Amino acid sequence: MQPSLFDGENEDILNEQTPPDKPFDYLNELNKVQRAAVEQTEGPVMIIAGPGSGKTRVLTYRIAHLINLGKAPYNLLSLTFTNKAAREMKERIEQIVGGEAAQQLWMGTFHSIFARILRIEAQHLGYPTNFTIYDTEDTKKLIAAIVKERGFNSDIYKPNVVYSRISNAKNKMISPAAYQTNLQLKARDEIDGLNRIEDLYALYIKRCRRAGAMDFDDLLLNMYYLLAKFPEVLQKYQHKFRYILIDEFQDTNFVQYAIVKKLVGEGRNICVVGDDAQSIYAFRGATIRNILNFEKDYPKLNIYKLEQNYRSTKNIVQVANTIIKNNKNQIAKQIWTSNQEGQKINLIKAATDTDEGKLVADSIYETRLRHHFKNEEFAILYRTNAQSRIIEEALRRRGIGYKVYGGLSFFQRKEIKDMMAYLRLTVNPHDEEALRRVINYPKRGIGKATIDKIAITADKMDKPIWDILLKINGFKLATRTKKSIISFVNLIRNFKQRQAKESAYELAKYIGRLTGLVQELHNDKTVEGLSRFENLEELFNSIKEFVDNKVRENLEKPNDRVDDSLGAYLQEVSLLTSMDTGEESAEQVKLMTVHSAKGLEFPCVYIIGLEDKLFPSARSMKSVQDLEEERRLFYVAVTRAKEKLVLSAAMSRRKFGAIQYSDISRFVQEIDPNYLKIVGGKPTFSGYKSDSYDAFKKSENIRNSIKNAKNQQQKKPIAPIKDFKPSNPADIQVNSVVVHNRFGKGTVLSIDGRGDRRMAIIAFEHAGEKRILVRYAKLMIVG
DNA sequence: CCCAGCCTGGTTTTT
DNA sequence: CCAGGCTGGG
Repeated sequence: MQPSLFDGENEDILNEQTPPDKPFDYLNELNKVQRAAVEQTEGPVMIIAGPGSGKTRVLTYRIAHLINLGKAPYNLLSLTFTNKAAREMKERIEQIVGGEAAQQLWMGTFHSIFARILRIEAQHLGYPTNFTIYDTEDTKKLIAAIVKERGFNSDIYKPNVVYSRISNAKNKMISPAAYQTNLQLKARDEIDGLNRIEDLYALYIKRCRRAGAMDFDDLLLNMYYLLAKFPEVLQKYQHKFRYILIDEFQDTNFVQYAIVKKLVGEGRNICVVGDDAQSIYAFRGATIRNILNFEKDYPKLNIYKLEQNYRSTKNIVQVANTIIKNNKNQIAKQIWTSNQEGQKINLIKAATDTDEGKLVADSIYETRLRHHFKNEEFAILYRTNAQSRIIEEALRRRGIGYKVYGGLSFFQRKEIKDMMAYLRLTVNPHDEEALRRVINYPKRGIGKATIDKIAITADKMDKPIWDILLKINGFKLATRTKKSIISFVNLIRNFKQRQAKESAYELAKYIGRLTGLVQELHNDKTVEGLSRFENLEELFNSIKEFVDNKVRENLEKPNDRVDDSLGAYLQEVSLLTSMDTGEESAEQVKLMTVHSAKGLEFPCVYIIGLEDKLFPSARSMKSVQDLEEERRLFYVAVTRAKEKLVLSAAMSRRKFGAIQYSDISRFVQEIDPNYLKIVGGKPTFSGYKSDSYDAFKKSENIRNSIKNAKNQQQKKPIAPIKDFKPSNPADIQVNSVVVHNRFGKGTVLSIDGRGDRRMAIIAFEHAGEKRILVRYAKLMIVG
């Protein structure tokens, strides 16, 4: 697959034998259509690329081709949707054209490339160069704060709802003023009793500006404004980006396409690659209309259709085709392959979710032995992140190594966000979400009442909170509080002064020490505290790595000024997702959502939780459009598989503590049974009880009795211990842990939950009798 | 102002 | 079931 000329131990010898001026003959690696798409470098090009059709190859070779034709790499702009896709493409291009040229390419996600440009051009828009990027959490907190300050009903104006309406408006480039006159939106808000969204929208924008902050949508919207309102800037970037490439074009939304149209300009050298059948991001504003409009906007469009699939077996390709053909709204096409027929699609129907986990783990174990696969050749895909836990347990029990991608990202952890807030504040003291987060953490006697008072003043004077803090002496507050505020302000100022002379790493270490954050976590000897401390160290390591990289780049390219400031670090890091952190794993089964599996491929794919209401999700089952998007999602999942595909469903599943019974997914039922082979479990649920189902029932009974007893006699030891066994062997490990609370010292039999507080089932003696107790507890490591 | 404990409301998918 | 918000005692 890959150009493996320089593979293996004989690298040096090969290098000597291969003259450096004889490039890798990439054109011969392509089929006819692919090659035509690569060679058509001028004018508008659209490539409709089915799954596994060599899309990435075409994109990378096209870039390599442009460079070989003498185009300067820094004149090429290549936009993707994930950092991972960008990184991988860069690596592959590097192999063909060399590192130096690859480094100069403008290649990245829409958000990161635009953030980079906006950082350079910030002053045009009245933003500071070091603007903050608000993540979703910051955004929602800000909205909640505004709703509260303005005395809106927080039961109606929920942050989630308000945010999604604002975000939708932004993605369609509807300003607050336009929002007010948009009858359709107004009508919808009216029905939901949210008729003042437009006010919140305007306020929200104002507050972001005041804080020198942009949210994810602003990175796109402001990029558009920059190009639309400043002709000289537009010209600069039109001139710079002579050739533009866009991957996953079906995922672009209205603003993104508007920006691209501006950038393309008269040169018209634009190439988009996409597949309407793989459009799975409508919920964040993506529209396949962009694909349809593209033809209208660029009449002399060259269209290439890549329909041959090189990835999967015939069976998998056929099943994929039969699934997607149920969608009415699509551009007709059929993918085909000359690959081998392969084995049938396996279908696991399990009784419960725990059974499902067990059967999947068993199947992986067996497949691995029988067909000599390695762990990393397996992927388990699911609809929601929450599904990973049960599977994890099953894999652990089977002794199969795994890695979970996605979910809560490193940078979303509390301790990391706290530290980051100090860093953000140092770079941009107007960043109010950061300020609110740490002004009283670690505790320094600036309570909620004080902050609220200052926030109201700030709002009245229409000034950033920071500016109020600077002049705190003029305000009516307790002397002690004022003192605390002044020392806080001085702390941040001190950091800011050091910014010029210290590297991001040195400064971050210094900040961690001086704020007492490191000490605070170091003092916390609980299990969670320890891992928080380790996470913080990992953050420092990542900053060090960033700085070291930049220093190296600086040495390589002494003429370019490489930005290794804290601000640059923050910008880079705030656009990372959970998919981007952590090492690539060997020997580990990969667990991720279907969404994050897009663009990837694996020899063996397990798609789990194929039940109505889960996949398709209950929310999507109401409208045809949503259901079709879910079906595309299933299509994407199925086409990740190269050799083996296993579908699985559980007839009953624990959800919010209760059991939910489901039918097997309508999507699975759409598959011709001739392609399916039912394995493991029993096809029907009635009358069938599995081991794990029994265990589950038993533990549920125990839990119920505990709950009842707890209600009757709160805070008293209850339920005799003699019959109780932890249902999960993994929990036994926590026996090395004791709990301290007001009842004394006990042994933890089982713990549940994550984060700060955990539910613990504790055994201890009371009045000479063994008892168990269910409590939230802090866990301490003994010895 | 702080903290522990209780209560309630929200759970698709992601840059 | 869980995290964050709220409350009431210190």
